[in-house]
Amino acid sequence: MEFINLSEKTQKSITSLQDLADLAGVSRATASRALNDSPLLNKKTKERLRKLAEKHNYSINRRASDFRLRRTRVISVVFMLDLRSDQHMSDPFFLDMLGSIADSLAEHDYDLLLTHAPMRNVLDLKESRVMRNSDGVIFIGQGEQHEKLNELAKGKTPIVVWGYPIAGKNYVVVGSENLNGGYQSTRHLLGLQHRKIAFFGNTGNPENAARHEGYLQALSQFEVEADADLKVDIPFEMKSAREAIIKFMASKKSFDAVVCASDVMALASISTFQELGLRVPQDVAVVGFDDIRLAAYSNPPLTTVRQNIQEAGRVLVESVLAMIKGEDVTDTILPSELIVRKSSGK
Amino acid sequence: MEFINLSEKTQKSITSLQDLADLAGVSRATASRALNDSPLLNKKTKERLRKLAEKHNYSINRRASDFRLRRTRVISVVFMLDLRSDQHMSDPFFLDMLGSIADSLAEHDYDLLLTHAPMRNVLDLKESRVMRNSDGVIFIGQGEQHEKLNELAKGKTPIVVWGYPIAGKNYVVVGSENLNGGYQSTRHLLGLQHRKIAFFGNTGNPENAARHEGYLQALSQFEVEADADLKVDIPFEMKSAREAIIKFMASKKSFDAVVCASDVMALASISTFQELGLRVPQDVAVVGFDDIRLAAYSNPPLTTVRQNIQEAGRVLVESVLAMIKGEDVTDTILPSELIVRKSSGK
DNA sequence: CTGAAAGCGCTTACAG
DNA sequence: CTGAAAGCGCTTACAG
Repeated sequence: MEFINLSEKTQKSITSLQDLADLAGVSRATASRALNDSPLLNKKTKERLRKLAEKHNYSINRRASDFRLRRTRVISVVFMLDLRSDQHMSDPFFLDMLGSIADSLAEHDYDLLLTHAPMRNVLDLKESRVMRNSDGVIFIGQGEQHEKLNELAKGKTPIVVWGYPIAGKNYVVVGSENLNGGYQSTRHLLGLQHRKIAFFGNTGNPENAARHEGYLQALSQFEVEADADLKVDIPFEMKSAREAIIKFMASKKSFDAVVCASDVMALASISTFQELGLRVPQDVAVVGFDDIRLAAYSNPPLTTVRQNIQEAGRVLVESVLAMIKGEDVTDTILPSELIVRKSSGK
Repeated sequence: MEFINLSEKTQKSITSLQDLADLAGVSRATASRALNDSPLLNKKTKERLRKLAEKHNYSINRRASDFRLRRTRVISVVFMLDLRSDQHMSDPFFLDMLGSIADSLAEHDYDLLLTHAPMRNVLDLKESRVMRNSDGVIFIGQGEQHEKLNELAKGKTPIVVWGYPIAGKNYVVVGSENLNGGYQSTRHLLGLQHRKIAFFGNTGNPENAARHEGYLQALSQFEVEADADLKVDIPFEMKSAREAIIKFMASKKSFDAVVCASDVMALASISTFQELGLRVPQDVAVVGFDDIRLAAYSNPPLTTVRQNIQEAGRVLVESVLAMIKGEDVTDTILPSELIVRKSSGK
């Protein structure tokens, strides 16, 4: 013998506006207006429908709504991992940036679509899902693809780029004070009496180029002649960085300090120097760039230029969203700040 | 006088199946079947429509298609950053995991929706966009929310969890050999004649608990009695870890080696020990867990237990996708491997 | 093999 | 203030 629980059978759950409208004895249109808080609607009707929706744990199907309104509520985030500079996404700087962007997007009720692929050519994205299925795109880094970003920016999908405001660009940029950062750290080393200061980094990357420019300005201010042999093309990624550093060391070029284009590079440098028997900072002073969380806990703790990543993520998000709304958006350059720890000496 | 370029005006672009169908003189249904490679359709018609679509740079609107088919082609990834263990998303382990998941999803043409919020209670996700707007969810870590994950798993949205296969769970787990990892690293230290080995980590987290269990097994195998004072509750996050370590050191408890629950924790330990005048490995040997990229470049380089993150991401993705297809999916435990470097001694 | 028609779950201009 | 109707861009059971 079986008991059939009829009440359960008949208690169908509300899965669409139509269900809700039926239950309330109104039209779909009215239900829609109620949940969207339309000013057209009578307060009482509105309240009644909202209570009913809440009671049945119903909320508007966002995808249907977005589809109808021809928007996606999705922002793509693209990491420009170009193969030459070889900066890996596992660089903690990227994760912090991603976390910060994710937080800001969540606040605005947007989704984050993560695209993580080595980009030989960003123009490949032109007709891709990244551009077509998101309302806007945030690029992290320009790599060496400035021209192509310019081309991409001509499309209808707004793009914002974390990087350096290259002359002639027609996309919106958010970035740090790179030149000033390079200047501050170099001046700090000069103030500590270092004169043979190397620059580690690939200046094909516009941000690095600006950091290098700051380095040159500080040198010239102290009337130290820049030595071309001390400008060393070191990739971002640890393993390749290590190889490049060893190769440089083999040249027996004398130097007493290094300005690095990133913290990860600085950590790789310190580790490589120590392995080769050099003490940091006594034999070589090292300064990084980024101030990743780990920087304070390396051995020795890293002197570096702090980028305000929290603020960066917030501004990147607010910039794309403003562009989506059709507002005029200008570049933002965030202040960077020298953080002195032990790797640069006393 | 104005010239109006009529040809430009009339050359309207193809933005929907209807446009394509009109142009080809067939029905929308046929166009749909052609681009979806339906076996129903005549090869010639199919070929003709595909060429036409390609010529006009048209491809099916994925969102409309997904909407119609009531699927999202989105997998959510949720980081279980619970407040107690305080593991920050900037832990490089997480980013590597995320990158690996992103790669695998991309291969399967799925989107990754990133959710990054401290989770007091995963049940809050139950009716949220995370569950409703994705075809499946990957949780990274269980935190201390095993029961709640069990509850969540009852819903219609498939979930897969990176963590430890707790008895009585009814969700699918992918994880590393945690017990064996803890066992290997402890046995390694015991083999180096260490006898006062501390365990750093919060064992409220099931993975840590398993690592700790492996630690206990190794001790007992060497007939070393476990000292409760050497089981130290250290959080994952660097700054709080440092504070907890300093507090532990203040207790003046004697120890000669440490097994840490993560590499970041191990790096924080090394840095704190050195600051307090202890040498690693001479005064204290240190072993980590994860083998993040940085581990090989710390000073000294870190002995650690490697988790196969690439494989982990792949299996996590394949497991959710299989569940979405309705297949039966079982747990996967990936091998972990001790990597000996200098932080543990010779 | 191909098409007409219904419908996924919404929103909004239009009419009343 | 509310509703009937059209339509966002697709897919597929049904009919031919």
